[in-house]
Amino acid sequence: MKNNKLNIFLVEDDANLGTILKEALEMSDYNVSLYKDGDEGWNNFTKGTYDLCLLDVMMPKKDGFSLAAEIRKVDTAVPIIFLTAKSLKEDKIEGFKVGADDYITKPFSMEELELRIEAILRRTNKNQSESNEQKIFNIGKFLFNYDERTLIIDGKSQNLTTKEAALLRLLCIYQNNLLERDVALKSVWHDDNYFTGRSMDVYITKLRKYLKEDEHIEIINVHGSGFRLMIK
Amino acid sequence: MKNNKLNIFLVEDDANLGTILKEALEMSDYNVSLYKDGDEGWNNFTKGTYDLCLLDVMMPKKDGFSLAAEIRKVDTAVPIIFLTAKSLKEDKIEGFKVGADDYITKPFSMEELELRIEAILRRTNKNQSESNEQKIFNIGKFLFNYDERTLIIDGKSQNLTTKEAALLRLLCIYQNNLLERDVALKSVWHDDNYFTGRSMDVYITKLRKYLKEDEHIEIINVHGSGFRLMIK
DNA sequence: CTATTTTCTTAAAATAAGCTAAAAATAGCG
DNA sequence: CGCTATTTTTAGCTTATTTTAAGAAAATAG
Repeated sequence: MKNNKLNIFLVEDDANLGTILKEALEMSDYNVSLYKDGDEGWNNFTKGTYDLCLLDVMMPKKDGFSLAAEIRKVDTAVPIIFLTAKSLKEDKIEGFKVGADDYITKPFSMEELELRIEAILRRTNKNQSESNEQKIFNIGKFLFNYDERTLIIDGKSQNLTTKEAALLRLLCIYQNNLLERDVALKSVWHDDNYFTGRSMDVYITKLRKYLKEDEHIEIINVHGSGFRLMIK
Repeated sequence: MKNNKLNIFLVEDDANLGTILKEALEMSDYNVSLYKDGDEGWNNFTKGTYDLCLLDVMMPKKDGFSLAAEIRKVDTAVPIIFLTAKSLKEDKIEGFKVGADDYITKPFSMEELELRIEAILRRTNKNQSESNEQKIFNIGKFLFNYDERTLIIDGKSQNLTTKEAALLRLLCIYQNNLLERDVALKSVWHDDNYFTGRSMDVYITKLRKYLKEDEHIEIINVHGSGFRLMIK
């Protein structure tokens, strides 16, 4: 769970299928946590953080729809794909109503499943690899140019240092969303220990000082997790 | 194209199916631009801005895959769904490779198509109407802004901490209904044990203190089950 | 009615973050 | 090289947030 692979939450009661899916997805460089029924799944869901859920519909103890409903109560965002033997219209509709992102009918090819997974992850920004090359950001009244390390407001230009710019760029990419401490530390400082953490706090203070010229912008701390650049 | 409806780019060579789809989607409050083949579609794509593409695969002049490839050259982001008569594995794979978001095989039910469209648009933040992602709540005399973590009454603004805001948001979503202890614990604390339970009790006390400025609001305990935010 | 469990409240402890200033490291230049 | 200006890190003190503890009150089961 510690590397930068994406985490898949898989719940499948057929042990054979479950194992094969897990192995195949791991071959494709995902982390997979496999649980054997809805109850076991629900008891473990919140213990980790997942980028995508793959739920069998027909399961003992708690079926896939009920499990999805429970998951949606505590996480409205995580993508959910249902696996099912039936291709009944009513079933599919039930699945989407409960907040599914996709629905795949057995038998399916592994390739199709992986393509559907990719198609969804492509949309959820989890796929950091692409699109993160933005150089110029509009933040409220500011214009921030990462390459030139300038922060311009009302014609006044403020030069930023390397670290200030790198941190601000990250905050911009995660705009209105949580930028986790360890993500920022690893990205900007390539290290994550107590002292680099304190150093980052100092930089947050500096950025706040620059940004307070626009009262609609705020760097909010999420205790124990990280920071959010809020643009109201 | 003038209102705030979402725009769908539909290319379908079967005139009957095309018209029915267009009408059905318009009934569901989408704007639909229908073109009868790949060439006509491609000539018109850049003339408008679309929130989603619905492309038939088998078409004269220019098939759906080629059209999608052309579209992807100028717009890497717009969601694409393919419509096809075949359910061949190779076809599906080709579709996803070319950057599809989904793939639906004829015959399909209109309901399923619309659900798949919604599932994709839900991810692209195009549709605002998601009750579970509500950010601003009216609680009696209070205005609670979850994003800004403020609770405002009579012009007085009280800042909330991350956990206070997260718990209050949940109570608001379940307003007048039971918010179960384990749901709250898993959602806010991502864990459910004796101590996080005690911690939540402390937060309930804090929220009660804030909310008592309006005597019509009350957080009621349901012994052994959870809490209810009552608005009289 | 009594024993047990659950909840409420306050206070203390622990951890995390904010801010400022000074020290240390680094880069640029004569 | 050695000096200076800039950037980054470290240190120390303050404040904020969250968790733990502990005793009293309320609810429930038997």
